Amino acid sequence: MALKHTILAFLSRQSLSGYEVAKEFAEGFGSCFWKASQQQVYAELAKLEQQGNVSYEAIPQSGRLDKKIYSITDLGKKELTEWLTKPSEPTAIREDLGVMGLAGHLVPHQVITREVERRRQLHAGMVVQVKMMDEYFAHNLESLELKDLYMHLIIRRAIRYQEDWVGWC
Amino acid sequence: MALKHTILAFLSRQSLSGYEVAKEFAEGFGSCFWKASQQQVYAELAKLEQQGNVSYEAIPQSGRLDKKIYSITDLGKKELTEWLTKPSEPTAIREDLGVMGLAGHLVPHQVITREVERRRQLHAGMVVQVKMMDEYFAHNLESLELKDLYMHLIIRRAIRYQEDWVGWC
DNA sequence: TTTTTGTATTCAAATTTTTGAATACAAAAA
DNA sequence: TTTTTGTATTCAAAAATTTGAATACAAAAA
Repeated sequence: MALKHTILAFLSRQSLSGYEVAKEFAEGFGSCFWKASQQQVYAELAKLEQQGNVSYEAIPQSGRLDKKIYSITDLGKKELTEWLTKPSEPTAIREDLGVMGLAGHLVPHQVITREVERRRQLHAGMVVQVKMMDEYFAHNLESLELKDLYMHLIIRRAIRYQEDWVGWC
Repeated sequence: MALKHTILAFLSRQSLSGYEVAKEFAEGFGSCFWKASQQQVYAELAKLEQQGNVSYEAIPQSGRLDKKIYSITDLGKKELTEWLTKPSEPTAIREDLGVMGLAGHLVPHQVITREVERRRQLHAGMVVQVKMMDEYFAHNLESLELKDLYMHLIIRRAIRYQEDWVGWC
């Protein structure tokens, strides 16, 4: 499972609080290639901390619980790079719409075409959204530092993915 | 979760034993849009039977446990069609290779390019495989019955998906 | 003839993910 | 000024998925 490694990968780019990591998953890049709930993030960060893969600096907040800024440790980097050198397996697609097609013959075809049209619009919206994420990178291609060049390449993957949905729909 | 509905969808096309359903997931169409282990399949079939969504005919096997041929019931069809009319949500992509890109800056770029090349070959192979699944449907487009036309359309989705991977790689 | 592969089902445990919630304060909007 | 939204963390339970295994026979391959 890559939740652990996704979080480590985020932290390899910059130090973040649990809340910020969760936000990455909800809105930022995370939403393109991995998904996790806030609770999962906090639990995983606690585990990573116990394992010594990350460390945190507690920042006192007036009254409430401390805010914790997590950073990746050398051990964490080692764990991450070891994972990076292992071959990846294509993830199984789990897509309701595909399954619906399999049973499409049971309902009037309008049910399916309406749903496909709805999905087309949805993915078209996502294309716009992901392209916005890419805007900075695409406009500064020449001057990007390495980690942002990689970011650009994977955001392009996400763009293609959404565009391909639109195309098929 | 659509495991339940994926199994019902398989059975809406034809009656199958648990073993055959599991095989669908492992090799057949199932592998394109959903994934489940044998244990999951048997457990889910038992649950569906309890709920009255499927029924089975036990076929005695010499010596060993009965083989059970499952069929979808009217209740199961109703459950399935109700699900079909509900809007689907795009599934979150969970893709290791995307995550790897995020941390690519930590390793020599050859590590990443080698992996991407490996994946390209892998997906190219999958394109061939899925196209083979589509062969019958694509060659008999004019004379397909409705359920096979739907099958063709979703297999085409799977082909595009794999081709898009190749393209990006 | 022995071994491997394929058919066929079931049990159990561990891990992961989802769902629902509680707490607490600051800042912005109504 | 009250309500909503955003920041920030934690707990608990339910559901789903993965992992590892046992059982049993037929057919094909070595």
